[in-house]
Amino acid sequence: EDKDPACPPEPCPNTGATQTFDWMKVKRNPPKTAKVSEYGLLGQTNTIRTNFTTKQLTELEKEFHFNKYLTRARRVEIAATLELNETQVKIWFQNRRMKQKKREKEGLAPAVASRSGK
Amino acid sequence: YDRYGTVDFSGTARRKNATRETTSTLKTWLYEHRKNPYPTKGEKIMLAIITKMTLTQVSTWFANARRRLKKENKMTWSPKNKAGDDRKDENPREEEEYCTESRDQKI
DNA sequence: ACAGCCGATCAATCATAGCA
DNA sequence: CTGCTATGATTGATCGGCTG
Repeated sequence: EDKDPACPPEPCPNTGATQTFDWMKVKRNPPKTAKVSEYGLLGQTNTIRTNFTTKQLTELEKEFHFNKYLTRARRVEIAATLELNETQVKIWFQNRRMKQKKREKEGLAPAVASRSGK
Repeated sequence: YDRYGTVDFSGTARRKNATRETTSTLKTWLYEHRKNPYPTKGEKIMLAIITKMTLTQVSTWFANARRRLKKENKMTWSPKNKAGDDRKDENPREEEEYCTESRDQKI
């Protein structure tokens, strides 16, 4: 395993063959943030990434500071207040937790690369 | 900063493009694993050390690279130019009849 | 059975670097 | 200096796996 001694600064493999591997075919289901618009049909209200307003984000962030995990009740409450789906609130918290974890990990040991100091 | 609250504040993470050696290392790995360009965590760490990037940056690089490749569906990135030669991919190649796999539209 | 979480990834987008 | 494109980063949402 691992054979790449020289490792020239240029892969330059080009086989010309534009092969299509299966990983390239992987398509994801489009977001289905169905919310049934009050405006009735009009095409799928959303099929796209919802954009949270600054207000919503502020509230979510505030809540997150209070507790990292939500209870069903709290989630319902927040969703109603911010006019979001429970799922959206749930997902937001999950992503937020991951974000926080990543941040901690990173901002706490980035300069490990020996000293080369500068 | 705040995801586009346009709160740009002076000097916050000056995104710097990777150096040539760095991209070269990553591109080589990507090409050698083009069949399954998903480095494991361990491999990412290894690449991160070699390229002096953070694990997150390596992950991001691969995610972006993969998507780009998929989007163009043409592995012609390496040289991409420089000397003459280049583009040449006729054949829309759309065969691949819709295989059998298909989302059963559960009636 | 089953919903919620994690970890990884996707997909669309933002913002900037960098070159013609 | 200007316009445009290549590229790094962010983030709502999906996928598969695991767990209580």
